[in-house]
Formats: sequence, C-alpha cells, structure tokens
Amino acid sequence: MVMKQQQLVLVDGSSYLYRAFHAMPGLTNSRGEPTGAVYGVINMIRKLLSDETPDLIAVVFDAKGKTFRDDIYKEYKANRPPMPDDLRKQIKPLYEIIEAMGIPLISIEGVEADDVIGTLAVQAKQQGIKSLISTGDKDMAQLVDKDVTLMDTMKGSVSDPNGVKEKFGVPPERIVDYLALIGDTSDNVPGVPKCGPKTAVKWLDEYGSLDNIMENADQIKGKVGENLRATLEQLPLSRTLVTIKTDVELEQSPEQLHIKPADTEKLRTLFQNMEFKTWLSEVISDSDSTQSNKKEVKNHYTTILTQKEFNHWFKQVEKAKLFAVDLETTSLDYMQAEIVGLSFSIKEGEAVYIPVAHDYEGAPPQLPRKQVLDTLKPVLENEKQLKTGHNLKYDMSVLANYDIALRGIAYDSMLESYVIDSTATRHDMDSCAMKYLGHQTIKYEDVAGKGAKQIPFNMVPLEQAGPYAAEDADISLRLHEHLWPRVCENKKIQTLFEEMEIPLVPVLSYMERTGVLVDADMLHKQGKRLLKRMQEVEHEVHDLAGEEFNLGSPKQLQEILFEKLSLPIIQKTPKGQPSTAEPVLQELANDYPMPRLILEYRSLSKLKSTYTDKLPEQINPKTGRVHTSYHQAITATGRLSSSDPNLQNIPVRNEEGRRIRQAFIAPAGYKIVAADYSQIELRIMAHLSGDKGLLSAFSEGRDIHRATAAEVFGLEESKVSNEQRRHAKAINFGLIYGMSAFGLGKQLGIGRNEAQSYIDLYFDRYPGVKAYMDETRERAREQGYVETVSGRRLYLPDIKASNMQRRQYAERTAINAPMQGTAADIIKRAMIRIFDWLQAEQPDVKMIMQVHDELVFEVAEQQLDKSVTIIREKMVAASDLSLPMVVDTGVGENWDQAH
DNA sequence: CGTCGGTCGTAC
DNA sequence: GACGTACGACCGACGT
Repeated sequence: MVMKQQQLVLVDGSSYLYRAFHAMPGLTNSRGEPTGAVYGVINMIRKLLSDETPDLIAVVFDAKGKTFRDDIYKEYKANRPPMPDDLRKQIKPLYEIIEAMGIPLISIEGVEADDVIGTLAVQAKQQGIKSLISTGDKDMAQLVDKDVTLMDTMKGSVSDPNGVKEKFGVPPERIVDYLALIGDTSDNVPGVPKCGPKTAVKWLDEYGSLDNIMENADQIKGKVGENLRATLEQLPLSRTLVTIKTDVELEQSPEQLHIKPADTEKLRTLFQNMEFKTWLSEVISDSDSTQSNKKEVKNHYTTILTQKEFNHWFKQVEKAKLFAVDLETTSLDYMQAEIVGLSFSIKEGEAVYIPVAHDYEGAPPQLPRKQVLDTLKPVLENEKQLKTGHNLKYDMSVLANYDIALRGIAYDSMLESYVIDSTATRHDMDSCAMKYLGHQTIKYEDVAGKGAKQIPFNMVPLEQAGPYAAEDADISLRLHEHLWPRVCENKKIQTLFEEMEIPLVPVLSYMERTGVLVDADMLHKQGKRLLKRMQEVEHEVHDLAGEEFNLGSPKQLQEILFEKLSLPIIQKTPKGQPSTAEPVLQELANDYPMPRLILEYRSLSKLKSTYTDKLPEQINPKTGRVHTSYHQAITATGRLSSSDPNLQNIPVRNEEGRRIRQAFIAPAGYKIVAADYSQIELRIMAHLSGDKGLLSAFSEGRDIHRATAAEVFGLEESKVSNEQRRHAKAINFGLIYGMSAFGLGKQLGIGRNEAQSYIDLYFDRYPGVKAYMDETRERAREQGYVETVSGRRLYLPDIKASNMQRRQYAERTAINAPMQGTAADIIKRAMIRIFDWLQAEQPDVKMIMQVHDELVFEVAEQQLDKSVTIIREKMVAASDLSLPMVVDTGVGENWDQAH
C-alpha cells in the first residue's frame, strides 16, 4: 500500500520578514502604519499553503536574547544595524495573524530560527517525515538531504541535494566548509580574505573538506594562500558559527505541528486593521460558507405584509431603545421622493421590510402607507427612542414631507465612518460594509437595474426588494455597532460626532428643504443675452481661424492655436498636451487676438451652461425654490460640499458672474442677509501659530493684506500701493495652501527668485508662522495625521512617501487642513446654534445657504436689525480661538446686493 | 447609447 | 511639476 508520505513545512519567518520589508517599503494602511513586511510574509505563507498543502507546518522566527554564537564569538552579527522601527512595529501584528491563521509559530529566546528549523528537520527525519524548508537564506543548504528539501518561496526555486550542488558547486554536506571559507559579512563571520565562492569551490574540489584544506594549507600558492594560512586558527570557529544546530530543546515535536482551524473573527479584525481588503473579504466569505447554516439562521429578514405581522413586530419596536431605520423611495431627490417602504433593524442580523407602495403587475396587497406612517409616527418622533441609519438626513427630509419629524437621531454610520477617518473610503453604505464588515451588500442596480433600464423602487418585485431593503437596515445597525467603539476610542472625535456632526443633521435637512428662491425669468433673459454674445464671439474666432471648429473642445482648440496658428506653447497639461487653460490664454492674449476671444467665450459658456440654463431647471415646481443637497461626509477636511445644484460655486468675482447672484432673491416682505467670517483662515493661522505680529495686526483691526504688505515691503501702511497689497494677499493665501515660491511667482507673474524673497521676508517678519509650518509638517510625519482645533483628524499616509511629489502633496495638505478644517468646525457650530435660536424663538428668519465661510438668510423686513445682530453674535461666539472673529453682514433684495 | 478619464472653470 | 478643498460641464475614447 502506497501512502502519501507526511510532509513537514518549515518556514524561515525571519529571513522572509527582512526580505518582505525591503521588497515593499511603501505599503501602509490609511493611518500610515507600515504593513509591507506583514503583507509579504503572509502572502508567502498563503502561497506555500496552497502550493504544498502540508500536513505539518511551523513558521519560525529569531527571538531576542543572546545565542550560543554570541557566547563563543562576541563579534557575531556585530555590524548589523538595529532593526528599523517600521519593521519592529510589524512583528506583533504579523505574529497575531499567523496564529489566527492556526499556524504553529515558534520563536524561542536565545535561539536562532535556523537552529530551530535544523532541529525540527532532523527530528522529522527520524520519524520518517520529509521536510521542506522555505527560506531565502543560503546557509540552510547544509540541511538538505534526501529527506530535506529547500525552497525559496518568493523566488520559486527548489533545491534537493543535486540542486545544492548545482547552485553552490558543493554538495550539502560541504556547505558548512564552504561558508566558513568565504565567511558571511552580514553575520560578521570571518572567512579567508579574498576567498570567494569560486576559490572555496576550487579548494573543496581539490582537497575534499575544510579539514583537509587546512592540513594542506602550505601547498596553496599566492596571496589567497597566505590569507588562508593567516586565518587557519579562526577557521574552526567560523565553521562552528555557520553550522546549524540540530539539537535544540523544543516544546513541540514535528508531528504536533498541525494546522488548526483559523480564528476568523480575529483574522477579520487583524486584516481590517492592516487594511488587507482582498484577504478580508475572503475571510468573511469563507466563514460564511463554512458556517452557512448558522448564518442563514442569523440573517433573518422578513417582509411584512399583514396587519397581524405588523402588530407583532410593532410591539417590539415600541420597546426598542435603539433601532436602525431606512426608507426606500421613488427618487434620490429628497424633495420628490415618495416612500415605497420602510425597513428597520432592532438587532443585528434581523430586519424587517414593510412595503407600502409597490405597485407593479402582480404585486401582493400591502399595508397602506398612510396607516403605517400614522402608527409609526409616535415612535419616529420620540426623541427618547434612539435611531441610527446611514445618512439619516435623507430619511429625515423625506419623512418631513409626510409630516413626520424624525427625532432621536443619535448615530449615523456614515458620519461615524467620516469622523473616524475622512479620507479612508467613500462613506456610502456599500463601501463601508465592505471596508468594515467585509460584506458585499446587494447593490441597488442589482434589484432596480441601472442606466436607461432602471426602474423606480416601487416597481421592484418584493422578492428582491425585501432582502435588499432589510439588508440596508441590518447593515447600518451592524456598521454602527462596529464603528461606535472606534469613535469612542478618541474623546475629541466622540465629542465632534455627538456635538457637531449629529446635531448638524437636522440643520442641514431643514436648510435643504427650505431652499432658496431663484428668479428663473431673470436667468432665462441672461441666458439669451449670453447666447447672442457667444455666437458673435464664435463667429469672430472662426474668421480668425479661417475654419469652423468647436470652441468648447480643448483638443480642437489646441490644434488651431498651436498647430495651425503656431502660437507659443506656454504650459502643458499633465498628459503632455499644450494647455489652453485660463492663465495660458491670458498670457497669449497680450500678443494675439484670438486667446482673448476664447477666454470670453469660455466665460460666457460656463455662465450659460452651468448657471443660467441649469439653475432654472432645478427649481422645484411645488416650492418654486432651489433645494441643494449638502454633503456632510465628502471632504477630507471637514467642509461641507453642495450639489444638485452646487450653491457653493456661484460666481462672485466679476460683474458678469455676479448677475447670476442677482437671481437669488428674497420673497416679498423679506430681505437676503449674508454674513461671512472675515479672513477666517488667516485668523486661524494666527491662532494656531501664535505669531505676535499676525495676532496684533488682527487685534488692531487692520486690513490684513495691507498690514502684511507694509511688513514685507518695509513701508508704512499708508504708503502701500494697490499692487503691493495684491502681492501680499497672494502671499497670505499661498501660505494657507502650503505654497511654493514657484506657485507664488506664477500667481503674481513674477520670477521664482523674487517670489522666494517675498516668502523669506514674510517668514522673517512673521517668525511664528514659519515655526508653525515647520512644526505642523514635523507633527504630521511623527503621528501620521493632523488635527483641527476641535480634534477632527486628517490622516496623511503619504507624508512619509518616498515619491517626492506625493510626499509634498501630503505636506501641503498637512498645512492647509488644520486651517480649512477648523474654519469648517467653527461655521458648523455657528449653524447649530443659530438653528437652536430659530427653533426656540421662532423669529421670521430662515437659514438658507452655507458657503464655507458665509451663511445666507431670508429675514422678514420688520425683524432685520435685531436678527442681523443675533446672527453676527452667534457666529462670533461659535469660535473659541485666542483672537476674536469678525463677521461682516450685508442686506439686500438679492444675494449680490447682500454683499 | 452609456461610462469614464481628461480638461477646464467656478467657489471658498 | 510647482497652491488647499470641492462640483460639474463638455469632449472624446471606448465598450455594449
């Protein structure tokens, strides 16, 4: 009877650890912690497991402590540099992962991995077990015989006795002699000077063994012969040092080295921390398939169709202290969405879907929406019953259209993900489920289709809609349970979440639903005027070009300008094409007629397509107003963003653009009030840096750009020219953005050297700012993140990147993020307090827009003065910096006038 | 016919 | 290449 012989795989963990560390130096997780060595070693082990399917295995590492080799030779490994920190940090997680994989790990203090492996190989042989040693270390070749093979898993080479002979020129039993002769610089083992592999092989061929070589040393000629004779005394020591021990005392014998079942829970956590996404999802799906029965029972999703089922379930939700809620609707637009069904989860793995308006052909009868909502209303409005969800702002807005005020929003897994790490992933539910739970959710397009074939959710059959909707509620509860402990790990982050992001949810929902009145007629008229002018300009350009082409196509334009008309190429796009960007055309406009026309055309077409044409389309027919969406979990710095339409980039900088703002109007009896923080980011820079000059300039209420110009150019403020003020302004803004001399030079149209001298002068006059910038970069490097005043964190894994471009980019972000983010925190706090005031006092005031440092209101004319004062007070008080904030306010019939 | 990357331009 | 954060229009290549 032939049986497959048992095989023991012995992994030289230490040799792979070093190799992996050097092979993938850049790999980190999003927190900037190094993960390359762990990745490399685990990858190698996984490959080994799948290629060899061993019965027995051990991964062996060196451990700290003096070895017998140190005792007999104090210079042993003396010239090794200490282990790099980035490698040391990876050892613990690596050990944990290996152990969680169920693989025996051996690391014995004072014993090198080689000796453990040698001992195990010999013991295995005595029990008739063959061994495969996986290592990158050539010394191991001495262990090879008919029962012991060597393999370099990373290179993919295998050596039996013949292989060793081929590779080294000597058989395994002579490897020790060979190594003693050539020495080992990395372990600091001395050999015979000038005797390398070739000489060693030659001698061993001729004399058979090291002993014999030593006996015949006097016959060997030349300088190497002399060297040999000079080292005769120490060669036995070298031989001992390179000889792997095979009699180490071990706790486990080879036949005990079985692979145990993996601890999937633990592996999941570990892979999550390392952010090994592929393996993570594998762990999850493995555990799903091996425990499929258990899981099936665990994921209990119900679709509720009858009053009896509903009543039964309702009794539970009435008692629940916390539950997840999610709506299915007919539209992503919260103003148009109609509720199709509601899903809830009270307990992880259990969820219900209550369809209320599916009406496809053959849809089963469902509970009527009105009845379900009426019953649920007290629960949804009860602030003692806490809710979680994923982006509850949406659900809150939709429910508001059904006259239900969602209260008790205590958590939101989207925002939890955001405050934990704003840069890590997109914070939509699918991404979060994958990242944090390793779970692939049912995608919306899987049930509703996509593109032209997409159907509204009320047309989705319940067989598909039920599991999809229930899963949403289940996953958001599970995400919350998973993320909440991580939010709480950091008190500041928890406070940020509880006192800023969560309270902001109803504020934003309210602002969105309130909307802003836009004069569609005015925009249409402007659009017509723009079109007329565009056609004129287009005609002129075509005449100049001598042919018709699409002015809106950078590609065609580039051909006309730089090929046909041979204008000089001033700048190239990242892809190497000649750029036709605004500054380039600006420059060319000095010498040629066409660029100026192109610029005018661009500006007109931008205004027309984005603003005069699109904005009126986005007016809600029911309210006659425009309702944007504010996104709370998009930007890396903590700012909000706005879309559909984006109200945060409405033109303001030139007259033509400002006309768009004139269409943002107040209804009869009301005025638009705009209140903006004056120089908020520079003030924050003054606070963060503590620079005396900057602080006093602000405390004296000076025009900060003028003051900067006076300092930098060494003038009295009254003598500062407009040109100088403009330059100082560019410097101030550049600083906030972490700019370079080149960037400033380009901005101001001056040379790089001149720009650099401005910067030097600035830092000379404001040394605190310079120190702050240096410290910020340094701190970012040390901790891998930067923080706002409120403790909002931004991780910068690239801050240590070897790629200079990426690193410098991260450094600029490090400079900018604390200022931009702190400004965002301040205005968010102001919005919450103003909203509290609006709710408590019920003045005839509506907060309708936020544009990063500006809040816009619609205020009843009778209450103007009082309201403006309160708004300003609340905005000023929202800051807790060491210098006061200044808020400028304006009042007008429209947004333009209010500035 | 839809998706997606590239380029450009608007805001703070 | 060189100044941070966004959204979105348009073009054109590419895939269905």
